[in-house]
Order: sequence, then C-alpha cells, then structure tokens
Amino acid sequence: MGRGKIVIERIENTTSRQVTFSKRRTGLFKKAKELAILCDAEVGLIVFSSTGRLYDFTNTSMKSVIERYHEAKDHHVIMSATAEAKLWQREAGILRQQLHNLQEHHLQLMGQQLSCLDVKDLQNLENTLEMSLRNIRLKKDQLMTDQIQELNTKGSLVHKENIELYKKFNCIHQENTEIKKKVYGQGVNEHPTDTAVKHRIVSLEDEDVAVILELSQPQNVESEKSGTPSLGEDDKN
Amino acid sequence: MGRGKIVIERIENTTSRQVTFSKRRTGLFKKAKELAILCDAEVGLIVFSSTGRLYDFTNTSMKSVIERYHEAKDHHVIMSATAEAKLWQREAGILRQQLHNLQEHHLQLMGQQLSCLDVKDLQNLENTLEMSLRNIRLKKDQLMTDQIQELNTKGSLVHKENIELYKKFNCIHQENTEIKKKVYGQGVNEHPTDTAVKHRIVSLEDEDVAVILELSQPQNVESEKSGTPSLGEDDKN
DNA sequence: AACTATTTATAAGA
DNA sequence: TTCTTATAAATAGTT
Repeated sequence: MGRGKIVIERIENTTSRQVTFSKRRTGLFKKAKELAILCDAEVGLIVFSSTGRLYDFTNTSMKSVIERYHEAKDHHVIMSATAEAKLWQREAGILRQQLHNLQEHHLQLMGQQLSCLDVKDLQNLENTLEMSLRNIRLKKDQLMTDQIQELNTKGSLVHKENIELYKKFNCIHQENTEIKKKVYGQGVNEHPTDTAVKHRIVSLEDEDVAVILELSQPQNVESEKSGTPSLGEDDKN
Repeated sequence: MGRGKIVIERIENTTSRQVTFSKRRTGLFKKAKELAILCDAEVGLIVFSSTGRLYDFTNTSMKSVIERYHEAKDHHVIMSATAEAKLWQREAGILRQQLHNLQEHHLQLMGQQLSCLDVKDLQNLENTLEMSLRNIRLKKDQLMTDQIQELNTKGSLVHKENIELYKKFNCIHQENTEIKKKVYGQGVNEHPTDTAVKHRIVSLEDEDVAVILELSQPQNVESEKSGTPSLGEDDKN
C-alpha cells in the first residue's frame, strides 16, 4: 500500500526506518483502538522504538491487561513476585510469633513478667533454673579447675627452672667469690650482683607466678599437687 | 477499506462482531509483526476477545516487554511486588537472626551450649539466674502465702459454721435423748445419726480443709476428730 | 472460508 | 516532521 511494494525486513537506513516507524506505529495504534472499540476487546499494546522510546496503548488499563495476561498464560511470572512477597510475609509473621513466644519465656527465665504464672508454673521455672544453674556452675568450676591445673603446671616448670638457675648462680657465685678471694684477698664478700640475681629468680614469669600464688598456696610452690583447690566443691542451693 | 465505510463503534451483532474481530485481529497482528521487523522495535501486543480468549504477540518475550514497560513507566507496579518481596525477605532474615541469637542465649540460660563461654560469661549467667531464681521464688512464696491466707479465712469460716452446727446438733441431740427417754425409757443412748453428723462436721469443705492442713498445720489433723478442729482460731499473720 | 468492491494505510517523494 | 499521492493492503459486505 504505497507507491511501491516492499519486503518485510529490517530497514537499514535509519532515517527511513524512523519515518516508517512513525507512520506504521500510528497505523498500528489506530487499528488496535478500532479493534478494541468495534469488537469489544481488551487490548494492550506496548512498543519500544529502536531508539528505546516507549509507546503504549490500552483501552482499559495496562495493569489489568498484564494481570489478565498472566492469569491466562504463565500464571507464575508476576505471581512469583507477589506470591514470593506473601510467602516471605508469612515467614516473617511466623518468625515474629516465635520470637515473641521465646522472648516471653526468656523474660520469665530472667525472673520477669511472672504475673501470668501460677504456683505450678513457677515451680517448674524454679526447677529449670536450678538445673541450669547447676550446669553452669559445673562448667565454670571445670574451666577454673583446668585453668588452675594449667597454671600450676606452668608454675612448677618455672619453679624448677628457677631452682636450676639458682644452683647455677650459686656455682658461679662460689667460683666468683673464690676468684675474688684470690684477686682482692678477704676484703670482698657480698657483691651487688648477688641481690640482683636473687630478685630475678622470683620474678622470672611475673604474671603466671603471681596468679599461682594467689590461687593456690603462696607459701610453697612445691606441694601444689597434693593440695586440692578449695573452689567449686561447696555447691549451695 | 471494504465494500462500505463503517463508523468505529461497538458492533452489536455478535456474529458480525466475532467475524470482524477475527479479520482485524489477524491484520493487527500482521502489522505489529511488520513494525517490529521493519523498524527494529520491541513490540508486545495482548488482546482479549469479548469472549475472553487471549491472543498475544511479541517479537521478543512478553516478560521482557512488560518488565521494560514497567521500568520505563510506573516503576512501582512490579517494583512494589519484587521490592515488597525483598523487604519481607530482609525482615524475615533479621527476625531469623534475632530468633537465633535469642535461642542461643536461651539455651545458655537453660544451662546448655556453654562451651563457647568463658569464666566471666558463666559468672554473669550464674548471677542472672540467681537473681531470676530469687524473683521467681519471691513470686511463688507470695502466691502460696496468699493462697494459704485465703484458705485460712475460708477454713475459719467453715470452722465457725461447724461449731454452730455442732452446738445446734448438741441441743437437738439432748432434746432428742430426753424425748427418747420419755418414750422408750433408759434403753436408747447412742444413735447412728450421732456419728454421721460428727463426720459431716469434719468433711464439710473437704478439699479446702485438706489443703489448709497440708500447707499450715499437718500435725493437728488428728485432733480434729477428737473434738473441736483447731483451725482458724490460731491464725498467725 | 472465499470473493471483491471499496476503503484505508502507507512508500516514496516533496 | 508533515503533506501529497500513487499504489499496496486490509477488510466490510456478500456469497
């Protein structure tokens, strides 16, 4: 329908394509409109030009057309969006409820919001808490005992090391004294180094030793293994 | 374009309308196709006949067309669906996390899953539980004290009633005995009614009395049957 | 569903 | 873009 017949294939000339687009688009939309009116149909027409511009027509509403389309066709393109929303909404609701329940129980475990409970409930709660207290104390005692054990082992090692060092020092000290006797005569007896080394023996592993002393028996490190730590055994309910 | 010109308005004749629909629909879809090809456009065409049947055409995919349409146009029709889904999904995620955290803490309060805690944490937990135990016991004691109080009051009333009844019974019993003496002579002394009434005095408010005895003075159960029940009179509050 | 007279759409040109 | 116009295409009414 024009001055000449054309073959239906992409018009390569851009200007020509745009002109044709404009003309044929007008025609298409007119025909769509006419179909809708004449035949009482619901029509939705969406066109994007090659430049990306949107042209649309519908005799009702695009929302309605698209919804009806999805209803009639796939049923899971847009549904997946709204259904997904619903799904997550429900999930959130369930989680919120769970959270609420747990919070309530939690508060009761914390000794709050007890007004809705009767004597039996309170007794149960008390039993639960006593049980868990026992567990927690057991665990704590275990941890502390382990810690003490570890510190004692460490301390014992350090102590042994100290004894070794002390012995070595004494040897050297004696040697030294003898050398001094030979060099200076009887005049020199005590030397500043003496005090310094003694101090060093005590503070070699400062922190650990301090803890050991505090927790166990500061008076003699040697007898550690025989002495039971006095912690955790007296469970008073 | 036909044997005669027509005005564009709804065709009332159903058959005629359906024929026209068929013809024009074909034409429209052909033109849509041509536009898409000739002008390199993205076209989506959806038509519902007046009988509700769906006809659609697109040179790409309807999903793509509709998405692009929403992107270009409203931006909040489909977005509201997906965005809503995302929103609820996030909400659910947050709630799930909260629930998880609370569950963990809850288990710890219940004296389980303590392996990840150190001595300090355990000490805190212990303190918390002790505090809540104190609260719970306080509440329980309060409830039980109230209950005892109430029962005592009730018991006291019942006891008073019983004394009254007992007195009345004694009067009537005496009266009765005297009448019997007059009628039968000295032969009749004790009558089954006597025992029955005594029992009734004790068990008038069976349950309450039992509870009272259990909670307050169980040692006095024996003395009830011997004479005056010792309830309610020695009210110590 | 096919025919066809006629209207309508539009290709090419201005 | 819009107008013009020759001509292709669509289709209303008919068979």
